[in-house]
This record gives sequence, C-alpha cells and structure tokens, in this order.
Amino acid sequence: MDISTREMSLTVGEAAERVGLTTYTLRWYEQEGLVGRVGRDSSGRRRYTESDVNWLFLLTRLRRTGMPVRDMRRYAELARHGDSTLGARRALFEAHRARVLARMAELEEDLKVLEHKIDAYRRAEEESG
Amino acid sequence: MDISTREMSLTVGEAAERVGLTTYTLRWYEQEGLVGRVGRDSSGRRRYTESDVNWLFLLTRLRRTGMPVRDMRRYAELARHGDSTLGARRALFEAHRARVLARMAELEEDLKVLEHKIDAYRRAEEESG
DNA sequence: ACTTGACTTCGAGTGCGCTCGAACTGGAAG
DNA sequence: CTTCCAGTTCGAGCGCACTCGAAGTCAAGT
Repeated sequence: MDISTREMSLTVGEAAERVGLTTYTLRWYEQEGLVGRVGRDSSGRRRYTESDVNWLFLLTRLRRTGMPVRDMRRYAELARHGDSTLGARRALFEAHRARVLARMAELEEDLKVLEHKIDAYRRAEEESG
Repeated sequence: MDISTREMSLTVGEAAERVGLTTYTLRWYEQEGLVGRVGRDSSGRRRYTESDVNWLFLLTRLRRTGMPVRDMRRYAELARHGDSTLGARRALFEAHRARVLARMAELEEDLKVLEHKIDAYRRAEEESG
C-alpha cells in the first residue's frame, strides 16, 4: 500500500491526458472559472487531485453534449457555493438533459434523411451504373 | 390551377424562411459553393426554385448533423458533376452516417452521466434539504 | 555543471460559421 | 410621384472555444 496510490496528484500534462483535453485547455478552463483554482506545489506548478480530475471529466461530458462554456461557468459557480445550490444545479442538469434529448431526437430525424439519400443513391447507381 | 403553384420561385427572404436559415446565410452558401449559382430575375434578384429549396433543406440536415461546411462543399461539387459521382456521394453519406451514429452513441453515454448526476442531486437534496 | 523538457504567465492568434454595415437599386403600394 | 421595403455586392466584424508563442523557471537525469 503505497501512499502515492492514495494521495494521487497529477501535473497538468497528466491530468490533460487523463481527461482528453490539452494542457492549454486545462489552464484556460481554470482561467475561465470552469475549475476552481487548482492547487500548486512549492514551485508553483499545478497539482490536480482526484476530485479535480473527476470534475474535469464531468465538464468534458457537459461540453460534449453541447453545453456552452458560459453555462458551464455558471454551473461551476453554483458548485462553489455549496449545498444551498443543489436544487439549482439539479434544475440546470434537468434543463440540459431536455436539450440533449431534443438533440438526439433531431439526430434520429436527420439520420432518416441520410438513409433515404443513401437508398436513393443505391437505386440510381443500379439504374445507371 | 394557377400556373404559379406549378412554377414556384421564391425570393431569398422566402427561401430563407422556408429552410430556416437567414438571407445572409443563403447568400453566403452560394458564395461558398454549397449551392450552385441560383437563377436571377430580370433585375438581378435571386429566384429559388423548388429544387433549390430541396437542396438547401438537405444542406441544413447535413449541417445539423455536424458536417463541416468544407465537406458540404465537396459534396456539392460532386453533385454538380452528375451521375458519375453517385458512388462517391453515397460513400460520403455512408461515412457521415457512421459519424452520426457514433455521435448518438456518445450522447447516450453522456445522458447516463447526466442522469446519475440528477439522481445524486436529488438524494443530496433529500438528505440536506 | 549542464542539458532537457515540462512547467509557469501573458497576451495574441486561429478556424469556423456565420453576421452585419454600407452604399446602392428596383419594383410595388398609397 | 414618392416612399418604402426587400433585394444587390463587397468587405469587414463577431462569438465561440480554444491554441499557440514568447520568455522565463525549475527539477531531474547524465
């Protein structure tokens, strides 16, 4: 039982790799207030804890579902204000879930258009190729 | 049976409204080669035919599924080259369909994360609210 | 001791997809 | 006949989300 496996802390490069963002983006997220001030070591280098990494991971999911950085910032601010904002955070997620579901419904519609087109091309190829 | 119902032609504003884009965007699409040169009336105004509008509609679906304008341009170029490019166009759509399916799978994953979070907030609210 | 390479901050630059302002024109309504 | 509105072209500008370059620091490896 190595103490380092219990008290993990990662450099910006390691954290970036783990969450699939670049070091540039991680620093920028911090600057933009999407992440609270990350701890530094004695020489001023960022040290990411496991909970920092979990938070970053959540941010990547929000981003990937199309949440604007502006809204992620708002969410981060709520989170920084503790338990009194739990309801607001849930509301934010529920609203976002609705948007994601709507987006998925759109994509399914659009997929149909794509498939129709593919079929039409197939038929046209048979006829003239 | 009015002849105007058979030979429809729309102004840029009407076409924009019908496909859900702005007039700016319609002109820009033309300029960018996403749409072949649209016909003009005697005083130089654009007149969109039904097939122009159908084409534009298809473009909106490609856009909405995340196809970059660059790729839409490539597709438009293929379409302008006639039946010899049917296979290429089908391939382009099939590749795009794969990306859309992958995107939908991602969204479903991300949706799970969202629902977990919502549940967690609900539980936390019960406990401390 | 020196080199290497990942880190620091800062401000500037990039790519995408529009979006708009300016200056002008031309058809239709009152 | 005038007023109005929607259209024209052109180039410039914008918002978003990064992405990068410059100049410097620091710790570890050879």
